[in-house]
Amino acid sequence: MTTLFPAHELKNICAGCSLRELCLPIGLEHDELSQLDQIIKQRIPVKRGEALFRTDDPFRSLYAVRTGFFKTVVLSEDGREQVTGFHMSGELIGLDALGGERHACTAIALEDCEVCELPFEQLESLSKDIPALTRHFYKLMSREIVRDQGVMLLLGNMRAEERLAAFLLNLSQRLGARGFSSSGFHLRMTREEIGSFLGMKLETVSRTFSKFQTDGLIAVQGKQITLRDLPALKQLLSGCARN
Amino acid sequence: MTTLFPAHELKNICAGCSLRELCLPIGLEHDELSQLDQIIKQRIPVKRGEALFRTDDPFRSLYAVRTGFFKTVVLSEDGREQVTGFHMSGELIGLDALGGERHACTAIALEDCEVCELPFEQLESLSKDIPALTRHFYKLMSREIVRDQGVMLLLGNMRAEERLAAFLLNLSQRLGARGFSSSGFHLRMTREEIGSFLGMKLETVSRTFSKFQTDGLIAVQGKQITLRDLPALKQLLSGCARN
DNA sequence: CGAGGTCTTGACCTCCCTCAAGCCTTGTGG
DNA sequence: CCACAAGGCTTGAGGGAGGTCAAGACCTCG
Repeated sequence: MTTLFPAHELKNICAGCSLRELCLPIGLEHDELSQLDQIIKQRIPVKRGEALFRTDDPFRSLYAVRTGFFKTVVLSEDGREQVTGFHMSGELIGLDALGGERHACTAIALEDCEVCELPFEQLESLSKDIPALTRHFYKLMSREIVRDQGVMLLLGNMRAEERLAAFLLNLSQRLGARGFSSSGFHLRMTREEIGSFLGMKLETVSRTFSKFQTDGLIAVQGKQITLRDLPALKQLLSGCARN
Repeated sequence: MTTLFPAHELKNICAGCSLRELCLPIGLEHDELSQLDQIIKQRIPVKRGEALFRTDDPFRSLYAVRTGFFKTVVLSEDGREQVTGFHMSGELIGLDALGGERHACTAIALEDCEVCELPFEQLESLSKDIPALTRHFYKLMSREIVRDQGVMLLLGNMRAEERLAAFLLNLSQRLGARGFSSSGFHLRMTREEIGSFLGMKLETVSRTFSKFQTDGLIAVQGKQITLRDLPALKQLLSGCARN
């Protein structure tokens, strides 16, 4: 098997990565990017069902999803799990442990994935040369906090149909931003995982999908979803408080 | 009116502040602390009902609660509010905007308060001299993310009694850590605000308080709460999944 | 091709929301 | 300092959204 590219080309990952705009949306000079390249371990494969890390694992690295789809879950004391998020290409996983000693959630691959590993210690020392990096991580973390607050609003105030509509629209928007179709997509997670994330039972998820289909809002074929009436879905959200 | 202390004494706030262990639990040298003192505006009063900042206000500073009690809220599109947290002395508010341009929530004083203001730009430049500061903010933010994930678990998995028990135990623990009584305290927030935070209606909050009282778990007199049976309250949480 | 996981649908039930009425607390102005 | 208003709290009755249990269909992957 011959190598098509010389090693130094293969090594230059961030500069050539189409996801750079998502991972590192900061104006880095070319030599700064290659500094980053030096410390990032690229394209680590993670098989479907495998954990990227688990709760209480020592925190060493952040991970950028390159291809594939992850869920993060936290476990309650009695062992039940709450899905806290779904993560697709260009998104960083592990921010909940940044600066701490141990991971606070478990990240599981929902399909065969590739990730880039960003070792935190090296990132931290690189931050001395590239101040924008620190600012960038502040921004990523605050965005994560805001996202979580949005989920709290969803869980605290919305009814089942509104939750599922919000979920579908969010997926659609994120897929669209990555150049995929925003109106038709394949769900990587089960009804149970959707339900766990949205605070409802899998039967309710299934029923609500069916109702949306009956109402002509979407088409459902197992995990294949087609959004048929975006305005109506968005409409569902405008009155998103329970009272 | 005479000044009891010379100005340079008054200025030395962090070093003499009893909350330092909570705000800045990092081993800072004395001269580092006085560098911090230079940039921190101390003891800003905020009257009950007033906003420390509002959603979309430009982000300039973090705030450390010195005395008093705050709530943070986010507003849904149609104007209903979700309480995302309650904040007491020694806790930092504004992390959801750190690194960003604008605040993502509104912080309201639930009683007359005093806060210390930490201007972000000056904090950032100070971080070049004190590397531990950056690490500290990473830690604070990741802790906030973990806290939010805990709330997601609560909202997604728990029933009314479990939510309220979790809420009371959390308050108790935080008050205890500050040297206040952990078994008897005065609620600063209304039933409606508790309900908003916990994803239930104020009537359900009230009913659940009454039930806890009937069961001998707590004593309720308006906003005055006494925890009477801590083990039983904790017991409620051990089976904290709905299924 | 068969087994196990996943999904759908139905029937029933429960928890919590809704609406309503009245009481209590707090703050303000006379 | 008292009276009253307005907000906050409690409690009851009734109903509905979604949970629970169950049965069967449908994938999908070894």
